[in-house]
Amino acid sequence: MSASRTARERVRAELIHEITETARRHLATDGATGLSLRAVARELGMVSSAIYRYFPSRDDLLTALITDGYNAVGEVVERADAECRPGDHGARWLAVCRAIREWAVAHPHEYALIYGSPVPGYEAPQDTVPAALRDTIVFARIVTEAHEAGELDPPAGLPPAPASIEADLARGRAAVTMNVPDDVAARALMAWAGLYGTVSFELFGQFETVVENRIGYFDHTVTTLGRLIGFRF
Amino acid sequence: MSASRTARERVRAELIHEITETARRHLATDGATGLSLRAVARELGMVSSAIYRYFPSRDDLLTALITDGYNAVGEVVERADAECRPGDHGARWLAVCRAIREWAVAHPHEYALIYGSPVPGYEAPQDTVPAALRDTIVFARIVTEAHEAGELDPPAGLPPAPASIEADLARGRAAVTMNVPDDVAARALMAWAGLYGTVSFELFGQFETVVENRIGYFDHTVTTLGRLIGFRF
DNA sequence: ATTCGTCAAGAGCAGCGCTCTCGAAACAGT
DNA sequence: ACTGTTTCGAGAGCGCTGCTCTTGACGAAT
Repeated sequence: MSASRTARERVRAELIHEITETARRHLATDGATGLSLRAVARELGMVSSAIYRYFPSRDDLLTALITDGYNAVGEVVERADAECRPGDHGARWLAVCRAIREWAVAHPHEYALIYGSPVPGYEAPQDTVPAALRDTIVFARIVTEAHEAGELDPPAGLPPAPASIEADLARGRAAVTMNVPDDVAARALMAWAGLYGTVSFELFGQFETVVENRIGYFDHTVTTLGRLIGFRF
Repeated sequence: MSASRTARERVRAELIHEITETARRHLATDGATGLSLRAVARELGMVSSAIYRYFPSRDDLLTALITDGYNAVGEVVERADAECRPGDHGARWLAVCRAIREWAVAHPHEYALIYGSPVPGYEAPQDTVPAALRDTIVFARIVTEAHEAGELDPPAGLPPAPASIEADLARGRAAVTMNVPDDVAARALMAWAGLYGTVSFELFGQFETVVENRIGYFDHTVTTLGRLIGFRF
């Protein structure tokens, strides 16, 4: 615990940071499949085997990038929410949705890495979970606060949440501390999946040659999804 | 154009079929990134360079698998729709949604290949488009017929489609021959994205440790999305 | 019977992830 | 200040990948 020991650990931390930073740049240009340990090492002026002192495998490097990606979108979402008037829940929902889409459009390969198809043998390490929940927690807070303020006013005629998914909804609410009735929680979960489904469709080319006014269509979609939850606009 | 020439062409077509078939099996077990030309060749008892007589590159093989995947889900959807009573549009929507999910769960890697993040330098070849539209056309037909039968009864209080996306909706309707008003088309497009967003969330692990009753949650979701379009259940 | 197109095979290139060994440097304890 | 230990980068090397090029054999058409 002496100063000298922390000196070595500090240069180690710095090198880890440099590696992930370089890897993230490569990821942004070449995508996850094109990320090469050797190329990263080459750019850093070291030999490929040296990387293994810091990341035991290529997948571990990818895991680090995944965690960073979740944190990046989480931070963007948190800031977008913070910039809104707390009482205007509809505006907060809209701001959060737009922030996610804008980050995804700006970082398509990172988005694909965390919300696309799992890359290798797809065993998501458990330590990515907290970072993965950051955006969801913001979202849950908006819904909870809107509900507690009595501002949620969903359209009539939608089916109620069936009893068979009560346990799931309870588990989901507990994970993100969302204190709302089952019906609200179910619709919130749906809107959440719909939001990411829309972003993924746009980024992964499913809207190609169809939707051109991406922002206009996206805004209309998330407004409708927001109405589904019960936000007023 | 003699018989002998077609004989040669026939063995060629058979070999192409064998290659794609073997490749699909490898894809199903190892995923797209694990698909190796050399492994396919090895299993077929030929040398790797021989494959290049039939597929000019690995990406071309993947493209063939993508087209096959689109056709597979298209066929499943068409059959699911055909087995319903034509007048029961809500049941048809539900059947189509369930068919898509079941196919995706049964063929996760193929689903990831066509609806997940684009694999390489992601330039979707234009000749996959017709196959990609097969399921969408079925879906559009259900919506159109329900609308023409006056059976669509969407919840009140949802925002109307803004004028800014009129052109996009017109283009989308033309692509799949869906003759309905803008509001209906917009909501149908949203439900469509929401459906695939839900399936992707389940397959790509976003529901991990949260939703366990996958079928129950999925049914509730697509029922709600169906209500959004205006189907009655 | 000869010509010509098609094909499988083999060698080979550059790149990849990953492992192992080795010598140098930085650390810790005396 | 001198040990012994740990940490680290470099290098060689293994087996794999996609892909190219050349060679020789076979079959169909002239």
